[in-house]
Amino acid sequence: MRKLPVKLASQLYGAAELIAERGLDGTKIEDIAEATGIPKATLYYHLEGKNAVLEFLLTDLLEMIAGAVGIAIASAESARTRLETAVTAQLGVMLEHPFLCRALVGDLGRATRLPDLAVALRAAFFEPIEQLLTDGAADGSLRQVTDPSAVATSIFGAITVAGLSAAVDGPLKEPSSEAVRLSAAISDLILDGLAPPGTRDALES
Amino acid sequence: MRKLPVKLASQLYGAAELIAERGLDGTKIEDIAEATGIPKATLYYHLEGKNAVLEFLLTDLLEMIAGAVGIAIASAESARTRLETAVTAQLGVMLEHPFLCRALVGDLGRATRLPDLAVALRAAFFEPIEQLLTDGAADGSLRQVTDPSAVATSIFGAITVAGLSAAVDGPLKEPSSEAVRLSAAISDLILDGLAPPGTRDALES
DNA sequence: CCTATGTTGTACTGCTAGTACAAACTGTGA
DNA sequence: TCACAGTTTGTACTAGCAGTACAACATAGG
Repeated sequence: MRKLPVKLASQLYGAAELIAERGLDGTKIEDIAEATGIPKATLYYHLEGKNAVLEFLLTDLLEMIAGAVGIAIASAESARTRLETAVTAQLGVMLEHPFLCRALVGDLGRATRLPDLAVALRAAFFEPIEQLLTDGAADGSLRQVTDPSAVATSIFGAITVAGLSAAVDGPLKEPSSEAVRLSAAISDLILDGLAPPGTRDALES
Repeated sequence: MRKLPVKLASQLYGAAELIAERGLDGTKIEDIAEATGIPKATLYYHLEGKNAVLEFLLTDLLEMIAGAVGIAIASAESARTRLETAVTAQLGVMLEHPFLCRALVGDLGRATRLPDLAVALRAAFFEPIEQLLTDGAADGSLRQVTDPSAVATSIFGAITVAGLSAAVDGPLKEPSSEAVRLSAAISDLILDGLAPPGTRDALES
């Protein structure tokens, strides 16, 4: 199944919108064949089934995200700055590929049951954030938090849901500027919080 | 389909774990029949199919969450305090029902394609938060943000993903104390942010 | 021109959701 | 006790789709 010929791979993207719209179950293999122009027999020659189609598409998306985020966090800036850059990078890729995102949400359950994908998902989304949190505590550009893992999960959720929801609401005309707008809002939230200036406190009693 | 007899309704919960584990597609109606003790013919007498089983379970979960959150935000406290209470309430219900949560993630796509559920989902999760943001800006207990809708989506994402991820990681022995712990971490994040004290600034140039 | 590998149409199998229906059971009201 | 409505359940059936089998054909490298 690895080493899918490039031509087929690119045709396969034609199935993303279909899957995004109806879910994988609502999509017949025959529909995918028709939408991509790849005959059913050929699909089965290269792929192991419907799930493999989804897996191929999502692996790709996750690799794009992991790649973009990877570049963003590799700079020499402070962790705080890198966090902001990473947020923008992740949202950028997501908004650039709304159909893939919608397919991902729609079949999240299946995705998390595909072992390779679950790993890719963690690597693309969660781990970079966790790393930045650690770095930030070390270089002083981010506050030390009580429960870094819970906070990383929440940040991951904030970014991802915002991106997903933007993707679901409809493909944008200007994905990259929208990504900048959205990520500004998110960075604003996760860096400065919602408490009015001057009221900061330790929440624990 | 409305007015499912109470006895059947309670038996139906026996299917939640199954669906959480394998997804709705991986679960045969016969499996549900066996797990719940409700014969297939009876299931079809009351429900319109597999989707209706999921819809029933999730509607219930969403109503529980909407109810708990509704109570939390109805108090006379400041919006900020109510936000913290609401976070705890939502997480409390989610952690109390890990299988339902897992079923929800797993079949999120299907869920959002069930019109009633999509509405319930918004009402349970998103709208209360948006409301609190407005209230907080009015009563001065929360900062006015540039893009309230994006921020509400992000907060919703932060809470929900944290809860979902806790539910997926495994049922807890002590759901309610875990909910308190988690919601403290989230409130800490969304109220005070990650910037170290004294470095707050407007992010926009 | 021979062989590997890929491509595709066609026909088939097997599984499962959903349906049909008849027989039995339950409670209610007269 | 009976009649009736609603419910319960087993059994048998239909239909649709994923996945398989396979043969004919294409293509390219040596």
